[in-house]
Amino acid sequence: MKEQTNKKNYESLKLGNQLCFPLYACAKEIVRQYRTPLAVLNLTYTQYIVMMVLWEHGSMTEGELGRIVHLDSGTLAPLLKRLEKQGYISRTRPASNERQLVIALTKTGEALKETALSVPEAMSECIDLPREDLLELKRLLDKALSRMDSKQANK
Amino acid sequence: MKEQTNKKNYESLKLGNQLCFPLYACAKEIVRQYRTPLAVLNLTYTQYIVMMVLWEHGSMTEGELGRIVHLDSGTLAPLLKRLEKQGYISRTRPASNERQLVIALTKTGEALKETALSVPEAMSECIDLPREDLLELKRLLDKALSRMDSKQANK
DNA sequence: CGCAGTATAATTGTGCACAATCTTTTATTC
DNA sequence: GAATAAAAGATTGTGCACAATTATACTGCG
Repeated sequence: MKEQTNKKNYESLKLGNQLCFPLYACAKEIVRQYRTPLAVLNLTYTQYIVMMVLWEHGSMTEGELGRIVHLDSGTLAPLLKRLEKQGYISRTRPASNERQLVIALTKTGEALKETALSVPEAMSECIDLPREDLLELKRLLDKALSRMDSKQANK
Repeated sequence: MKEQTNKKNYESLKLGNQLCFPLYACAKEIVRQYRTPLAVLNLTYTQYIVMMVLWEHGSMTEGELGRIVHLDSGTLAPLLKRLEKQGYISRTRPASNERQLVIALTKTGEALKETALSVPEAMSECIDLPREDLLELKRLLDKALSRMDSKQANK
């Protein structure tokens, strides 16, 4: 009675049954594929998404930026310093609140937006799935992400 | 005639229109959520997927392992050394081919499989989506990944 | 046999990711 | 208005990721 059946169910530990693994592997692979088109702009993928946020919304604090791109100060602080060094952004502490760090595009950074148009174009056929699958994939991922965000928010 | 219309279409550079971003953010978030259950086993997420492959398939070379988990020697070499230090795996060069590095589970590593059953259980309700969405998401990601693999293979 | 070429990992260098901690500034409360 | 608390970033430490290079072992061919 005490003895358990030896035939345990290890199915849940098989790689093929994981949802997370293809998610993780796909994300890595696509980020890797961004490298070539982004090399032209001298940006990494993470730097690119930061630039995209600034192109779309203009200047904001590091904290606001971090909330949008899901990165904390430990990642953003050095990354933003590198972008500043490249001349794409400025980092300034407003007199109104010297704790904050306001990130703004420089002229060069703003101008880079033009060149950046080549990136989504080059990447457009990167994921080799029919258009309807791509849309469905995006829908599900956005949904999952927004639920995680709201879970994050009320803790 | 030479002058182009100033109203450029920057839609493709908005974060909300990217497929890659939610993929990237979701993957990070889920890997982050693995931390707590994996802390019990003293494993990182990447170490965990390596262990899963070994639990399922037994020993293999570093190269074979890398092909399965999509990681190269630059990542695996130090990771495997850490797993060896923890006593979960052994790293040996077979006499038949001393270039290769055969990775095998130790008794401790094999036994860890039992404890590891708690991980998928703890994670099961991590992505807050209805079951059918999860299945669809997995299907699409597996599809995308396998196409990338085959593209990789014939180059 | 000798050596050219290939296979297999290890190493190096740069950057991301994040938990934990520390620092400085602002806000609150008595 | 001084003590305390909270906010906003910076720093530190560990580990992953990957391109590029290097080191060593094997393989095949003359």
